[in-house]
Amino acid sequence: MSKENENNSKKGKAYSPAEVEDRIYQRWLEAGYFHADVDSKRPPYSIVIPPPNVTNVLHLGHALNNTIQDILIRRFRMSGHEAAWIPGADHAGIATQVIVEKQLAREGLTRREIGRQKFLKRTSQWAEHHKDIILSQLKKMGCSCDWDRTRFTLDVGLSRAVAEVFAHLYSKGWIYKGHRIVNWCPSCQTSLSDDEVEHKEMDSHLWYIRYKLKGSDEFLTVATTRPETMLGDTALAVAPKDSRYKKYVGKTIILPILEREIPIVADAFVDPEFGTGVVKVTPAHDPNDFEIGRRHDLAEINILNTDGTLNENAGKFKGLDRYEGRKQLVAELEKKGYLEKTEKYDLSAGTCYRCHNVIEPYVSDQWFVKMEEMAKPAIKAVKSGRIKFHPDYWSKTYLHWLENIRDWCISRQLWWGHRIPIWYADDGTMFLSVDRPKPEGCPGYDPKALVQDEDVLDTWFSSWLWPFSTLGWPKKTRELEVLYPTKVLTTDPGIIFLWVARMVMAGYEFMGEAPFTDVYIHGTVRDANGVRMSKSLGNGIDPLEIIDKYGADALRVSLVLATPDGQDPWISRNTFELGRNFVNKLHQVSRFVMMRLGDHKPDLGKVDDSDLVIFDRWILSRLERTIAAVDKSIAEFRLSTAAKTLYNFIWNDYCSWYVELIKPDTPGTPIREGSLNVACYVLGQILRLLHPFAPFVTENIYTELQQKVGGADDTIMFGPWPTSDGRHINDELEQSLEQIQAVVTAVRAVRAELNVHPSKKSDLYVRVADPAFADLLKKHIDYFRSLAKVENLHAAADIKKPPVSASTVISGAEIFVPLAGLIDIDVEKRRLEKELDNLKKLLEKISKKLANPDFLANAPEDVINKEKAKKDDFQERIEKLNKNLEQILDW
RNA sequence: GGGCGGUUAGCUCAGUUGGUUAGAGCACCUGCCUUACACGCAGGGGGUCACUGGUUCGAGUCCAGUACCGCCCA
Repeated sequence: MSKENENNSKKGKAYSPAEVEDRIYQRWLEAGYFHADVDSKRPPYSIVIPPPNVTNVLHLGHALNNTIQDILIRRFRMSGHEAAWIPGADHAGIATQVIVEKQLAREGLTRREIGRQKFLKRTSQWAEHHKDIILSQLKKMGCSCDWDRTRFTLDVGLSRAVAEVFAHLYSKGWIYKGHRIVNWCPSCQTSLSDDEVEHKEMDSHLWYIRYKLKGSDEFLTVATTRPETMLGDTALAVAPKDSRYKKYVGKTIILPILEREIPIVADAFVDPEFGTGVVKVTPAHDPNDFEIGRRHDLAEINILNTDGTLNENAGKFKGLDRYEGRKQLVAELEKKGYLEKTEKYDLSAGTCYRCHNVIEPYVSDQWFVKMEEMAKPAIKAVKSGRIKFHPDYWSKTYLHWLENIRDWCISRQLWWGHRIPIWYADDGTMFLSVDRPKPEGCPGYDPKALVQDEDVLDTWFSSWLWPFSTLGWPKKTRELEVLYPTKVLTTDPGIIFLWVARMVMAGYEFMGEAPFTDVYIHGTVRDANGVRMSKSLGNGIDPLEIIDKYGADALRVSLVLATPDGQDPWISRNTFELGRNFVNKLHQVSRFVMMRLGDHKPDLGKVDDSDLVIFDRWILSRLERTIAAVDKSIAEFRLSTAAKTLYNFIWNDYCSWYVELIKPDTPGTPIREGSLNVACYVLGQILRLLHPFAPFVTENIYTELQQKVGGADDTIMFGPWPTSDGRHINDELEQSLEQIQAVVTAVRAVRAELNVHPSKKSDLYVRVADPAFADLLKKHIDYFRSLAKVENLHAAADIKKPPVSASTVISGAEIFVPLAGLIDIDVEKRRLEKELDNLKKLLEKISKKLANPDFLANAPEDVINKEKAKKDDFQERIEKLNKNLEQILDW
């Protein structure tokens, strides 16, 4: 063990969160403090958690997201609100099913082999297990969720809500079944909505393929990014006004390789500027071609199986994967002389947001929701300010999406999810019913012969109902009555469309009211190089590892401090030292205050104003400013700013100045009682203000402090949240303190630069013109004696500089520290000259400004006066420094 | 192609209606285990505020344009 470590361990009294956090959380749970009473008289403050996906384990994004929610919930719980934070998870249809299917594959099974029933049972067990894991991780973080109200999107009640919503929209004609081109993920083997497709730039090629004109030796050349789709071509198209190709319209082309005869059509969609001006038309595999196909009555030839392999329409390429098929097809085209050339091309391709494979446009029968009408109130809500985004600029993203909304594809070719409540008869007639319809539900048909739609609904089709389905809808519950609408939805920008906008639409459509009043969009967690943390990149940091190492409070505080308001945080492992150090600092100062308390039992609820010295009144003034600033920041959803305000107040004002100022000069002497009362009172307020951010350490200290002072509270959780009436705010007092601090700092700087050992005391001579300043120093010397290592203080207007003393000049005062034998003339000279240089530059700048007649004519009077005073101050300091310099040269 | 955000110290960021010598944390340098805290204390060095132009007595802050980075949409 090194010397240093040995010393550390000897003194080692660092806070150890592991010993307290689990114990405290358990106590909170047992006391039922997180449970909201819907019959309470307190005003409600409710939040629904954006349901984490069951396939996830907690990552730093969740940690940030849930820390923010817990801060808000705890802060309002403390100010007398009935706080209800509804937790839960969503069933993540695609992701979960893919995981369980992979498990089956390892056992040599497929879901079709084991059947729907067994598959669902197995998936359900897996999901339950993982849901418990992720929710228990939230508990580790200290989240004060109302666990009695935990919900899951596949719960009976929430499933009922989904069915009810489907029925409602179906009856209104807003849900319909259509034969359309959709986004198809060949790997997940399901359709996706447009919002589940992520566009990625990738290096690709443009292949120029020659198509032979029937009965001629002429060729038309087509540029394509997906050559394999030519197997499904049913036409070529040109722009109607393109003079180059006009003569070919109506003629016939022989499709290379398959030798199919296809027409040449004219369609306004074709951009004559792109490629050669001739495009191939593949109605079954391209959304634009699909439209062209409809306009020209072209056949749709599907060349793909659902898994992305080529089907029987691909001729000899049947059975090949789409990319292998492409490769072989291009080789054959080349061999036969159909490939004119290949160019490099940057392609923007749609990929699946779950598996990141390239999606295929694919024709199939799917269910859609018409969104246009529902978008209207959602647009109005934000435009009118009924719902506010924080930061506000996200409202543009939200509005742009809603104003260009497209129909929502909600059917998924999966088993895990809410099954579509539609039943079919032999002749295709559809019946809507949650269960197999009774005979009266399908007159003229045999209910036993009806077959339910195989597909399930998009997971987001259940989570858009979350703000009210979790509260019991469609039942008319007390929860809905009291807790809806909720206050704020907290999430990442990636989810504005998938959740936020749809939740607002559902809120208006089904509840007649917005689901929340505020939307708090926080940044996305990035690593130290600014790269988004993700499982696939392996650059993530496990929050549980951080909790083990530094504690949940440190995790939370670090995340909030490191996340700039409205921006993406860049986080590395040592980011968390910031929070750990701060939590420890709080622990240490509390230990000190409680240690000095002895048998004294101050009132934590209020201060006795009758027994205060200047420093006490100063810290109370600073405290009240801090309370106001923190409250304002939280109200504006600027949590990082709120945390920084607290950090600075606690570390600088309270620990570095106030506690040091009230320490008696001699070790072991008791602290003045009035100051001890204030120290205790301020500590209590600090603990409350900080509790939402660092719940465990504050609870731990608070309960101990309560015992010490004989208080009745057994938890800090219910506040009261500190408020400020501004009674103690005092500008003059703060200025006086700043003067004292300036003197102390100046003396320390002089001593540090001369390398004076801390244990060496010295006298202090301060030459001050202002008698009030002199009085202030003389009156309070005992309080800052040890801070500045001062033995005797002399402060007056006519102080003579002691013979061998270091000097420094601050605003309004000259400071002399007699340090015979310790002063190096060169060092001292350099110090003074440097300061002199600095002041001369400032003086020059300000003199120029004041010499400018335009400035004097246009600037407000107070600004001019301030500048004049500054100039005088600079001048005065320069003169003094010059004199001191001259004297040094005499030594 | 359209929209949004960013560019301030080596790094991550503050800087709220234009007006004290542009700040903090980390990192760095010096000294110190001083009555809670070495996860600490004290002191110090470090910035042409991306670039160009404009408005103004005065611009990190407002306006226009440019460049680069990131995100979203097409």
